Amino acid sequence: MLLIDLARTSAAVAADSARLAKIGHLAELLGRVKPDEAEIAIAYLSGELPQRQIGVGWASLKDLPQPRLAATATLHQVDDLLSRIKAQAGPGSQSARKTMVTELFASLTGPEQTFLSRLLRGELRQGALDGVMIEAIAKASGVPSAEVRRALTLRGWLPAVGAAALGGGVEALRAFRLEVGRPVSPMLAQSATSVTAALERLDGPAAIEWKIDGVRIQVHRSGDTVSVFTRTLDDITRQVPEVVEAIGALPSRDLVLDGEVIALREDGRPAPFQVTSGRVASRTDVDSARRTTPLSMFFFDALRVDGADLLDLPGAERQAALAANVPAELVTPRLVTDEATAGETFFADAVRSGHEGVVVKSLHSPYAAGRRGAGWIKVKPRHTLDLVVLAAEWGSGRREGWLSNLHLGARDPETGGFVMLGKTFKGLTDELLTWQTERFLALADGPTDSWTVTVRPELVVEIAFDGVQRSSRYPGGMALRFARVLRYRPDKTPDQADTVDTVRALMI
DNA sequence: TTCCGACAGTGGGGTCGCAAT
DNA sequence: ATTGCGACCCCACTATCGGAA
Repeated sequence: MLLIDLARTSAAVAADSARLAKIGHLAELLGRVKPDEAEIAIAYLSGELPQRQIGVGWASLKDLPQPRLAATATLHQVDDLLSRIKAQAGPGSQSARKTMVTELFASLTGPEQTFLSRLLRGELRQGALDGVMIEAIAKASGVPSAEVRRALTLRGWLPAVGAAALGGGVEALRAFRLEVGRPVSPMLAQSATSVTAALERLDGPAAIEWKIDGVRIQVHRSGDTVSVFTRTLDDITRQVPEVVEAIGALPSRDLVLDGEVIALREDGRPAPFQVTSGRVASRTDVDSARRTTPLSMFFFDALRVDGADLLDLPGAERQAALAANVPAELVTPRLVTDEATAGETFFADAVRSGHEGVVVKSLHSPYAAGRRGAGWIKVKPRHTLDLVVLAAEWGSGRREGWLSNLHLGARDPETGGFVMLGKTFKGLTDELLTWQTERFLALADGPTDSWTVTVRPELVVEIAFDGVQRSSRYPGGMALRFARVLRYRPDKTPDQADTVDTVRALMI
């Protein structure tokens, strides 16, 4: 199969807004792909690469060569070249990559260049990724989509699952099992504004657990071999020796656990997320990193214990297996209750202890990996500030033509000016985008370039956020975490906006 | 007919390691 | 020595489609 076939299908998928039509286009292509090309086709058309990443990003794709007129590149040719690009290493590798990318693109037509460039930048923008591809695979192979999802949960890599479905149907999919040492797709959580609201949704007693502000880990143990994976199934075993040792010391020699790893301060309170993140990312001198910033771990689920797969069991039973096989100090603190007041108290305690909040979990739901099922619901406290819009950036994609991304400032009583604390594009409806674009253009004042419009600091906007972090990027030395717009405050003037001192007091 | 679950898109701040400058 | 880049860690929110109710 040729790359142009995929490029054409992708363009057709993008052109139709109806999901069923997208599924139709994708299924049609999957119907004519050869078995040995299926993984590549599924990966590309769901926005992924068989190589996962190849060290090429937007900067390497800035100026592409002239396109050719004849489309001849096959999927295998492109895939081989991407593998060779990925394999470059050491001094000179970056320019070697760039040369190879240029050569590759010089052999492609315009539509192929557009498709591959978007794919490599991780911006396919065809309105179809894994979720739609699952349905397309189901349609093309005549298999229920639930079977595809189940296999994806266990295998964690859709191209492999899709190729199996196309080649061997339901039987091939049912052959996928939880394999110790190979990560499964992690279960994710929805969110609610309060424990009370979360409990109402679950109806009946539920487990409420601390939400630890660290890095998600999935730990596999088979005999003496321990492997640790992140939420995106990256292998970080070498970076977290504490986890390897702790798991290696347990009596059970066959385990798959789900949990969180975090750096705690000496007083036992959590270090800022930045500290944990930096520690987990450290690869070159793990020993010294470990001495200065030791990691602790909290497990909250057991997917396999001593030969028994637990994914399909109710939450309460998996929890019992966890408690029976992992010492209490390694288990996330939890409370089982159906009383809202008890739950809210537990939540308040978690937050007072420095944690992110809680996750409310159904006692009945299976480990529904990869789907944001209603089984887990996270609850976090929300801070708000009234800040001033300093500038706005033009949006892209469906936000093209709208001023989208806001620069936010807090009032500085010392100077009478404003100190930028970060940006946000979240929480804006199309109506609000239209309104603010018009308003900002009327307020435009100061340096303006092709993507930023500076405005007179006159608009006050109420911003929700999760916390204040240390920042080397912004002049105040702090930045908001997960900032989003709640509403504009036309009733407020900039001199009534919150001050940098208020923000500083919130920094941990 | 209305409601709501699932998905994709649109970007946010931070860190590390490496190659280039 | 510093900077730019890629890859990841954490993520919230709205619009939309289409099946469920």
